[in-house]
Amino acid sequence: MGREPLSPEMLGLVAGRFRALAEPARLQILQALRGGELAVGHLVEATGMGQANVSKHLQLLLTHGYVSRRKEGLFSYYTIADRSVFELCDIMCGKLAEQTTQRRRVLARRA
Amino acid sequence: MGREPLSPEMLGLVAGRFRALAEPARLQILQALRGGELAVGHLVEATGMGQANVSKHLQLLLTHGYVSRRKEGLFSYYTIADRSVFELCDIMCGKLAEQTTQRRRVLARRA
DNA sequence: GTACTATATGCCTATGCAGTAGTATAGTTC
DNA sequence: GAACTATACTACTGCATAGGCATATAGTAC
Repeated sequence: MGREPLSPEMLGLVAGRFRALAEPARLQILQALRGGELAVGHLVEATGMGQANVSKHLQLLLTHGYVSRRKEGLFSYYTIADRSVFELCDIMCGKLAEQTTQRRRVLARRA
Repeated sequence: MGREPLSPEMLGLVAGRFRALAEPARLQILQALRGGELAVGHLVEATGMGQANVSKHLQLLLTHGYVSRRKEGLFSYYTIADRSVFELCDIMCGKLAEQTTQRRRVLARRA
């Protein structure tokens, strides 16, 4: 969010990108792809989700540019196209850790 | 997202934090608060949303630790408690800008 | 006390979307 | 060609939640 206010249109786009990451299933897929490209079938195995479900999540991640697709014969191989997602997740995890320790401190104080 | 896979519980928490930012209305509120603390009434004015709606969004942002609240008499003043949201938004905006220029390039190539 | 104001909460409806099942498409093998 | 496989698409169900209205709560002024 830059210094000057974002246009309503821009706010919608940014919110949309956040929404794409607002699902454990999709984060799980991105995490699985961290090691390198995988076909849909591998992701189904890795996540334990249904094939249609995985395919839909991949479609969404694709349209938002988080992953890219390479078709080879019967298989579709997906790769992370935007490594900055990991940066985003790291920031989130950092804040979560902060909050957790803070809560512990509060609880400890009350005890 | 660290090197080692996150637990399912952690994925849920991270997703929850992303979800809190996955709404234009909430991004608008955060943007309005960028200049400093504001009472609910001011945010209602600034955003043009209903009071109840603003209040509910603030509640969510509060529970996720993005804002903090200071009560003074009849008023509740809200402030950004986690400046990293702006960092997150900047990353998003950067990627959006990248994608836009890429799309323009593709369109130009086709023309 | 009453009247008023600022914020929070509960109820409601509509919308969006995750997940599932079934089907369609496209490539491979024989 | 037929049979099979991997992926994508369609239709549906159920749940979460945004937004609006009305009301509750809490503080102020008189």
